[in-house]
Amino acid sequence: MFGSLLPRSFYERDPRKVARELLGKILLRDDGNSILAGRIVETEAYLGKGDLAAHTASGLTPRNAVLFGPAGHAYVYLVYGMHFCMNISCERKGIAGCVLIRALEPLDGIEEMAVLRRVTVAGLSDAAKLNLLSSGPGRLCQALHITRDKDSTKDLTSKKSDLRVVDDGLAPNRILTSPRVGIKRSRDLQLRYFIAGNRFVTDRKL
DNA sequence: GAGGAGATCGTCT
DNA sequence: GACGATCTCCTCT
Repeated sequence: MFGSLLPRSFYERDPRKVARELLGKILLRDDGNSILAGRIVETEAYLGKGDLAAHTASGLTPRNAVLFGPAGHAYVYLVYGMHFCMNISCERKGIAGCVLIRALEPLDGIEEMAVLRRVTVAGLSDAAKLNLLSSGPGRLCQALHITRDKDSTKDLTSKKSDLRVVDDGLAPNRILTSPRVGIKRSRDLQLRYFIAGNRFVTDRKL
């Protein structure tokens, strides 16, 4: 109903290409009872080689093993002890690389997202409320109920998966790049991608 | 609107 | 034992 499922071959490429082309695609949580969906408007690429900010910079560990496995799998981890971040593994098996999903434009299941996010309505405009739902890696995980225990290592290219990425054919008009947000190492790399002018892109000083 | 502080825990050194 | 790919709340302007 939202479009065609992205195949594994889509992810078996350089994370920079995948990050750019994921913009405009739809991240879907479909557990059979309800559907939560958002359009991807902001991503970051993390490379296998020469990228000190990547979790794989110091090699294979039990935590990051999924990033060395087949492409198209979810890598969910906890940051700052309280927020989850969701990545999708890229490249072929044995080569590390991933794309971090940083922001979504809410499309469907908005009321349930608001409940999951515990967005309080008092004193906020509808536009402001929507913005609080899924603008930011921690926020979108909460809005789509993505957790490490439940979703990490999940295959996003499987029709049976309750977490998938689909393509409805809508391509973004203009894509911009910038340095990535919140990292100290490899800051010089322009690996953040976002849809120009989209109001759900996280608004941070860079 | 901007800026600072605190929350909180898995992972690696 | 230190620290991090963040968010929220509070204060000040």
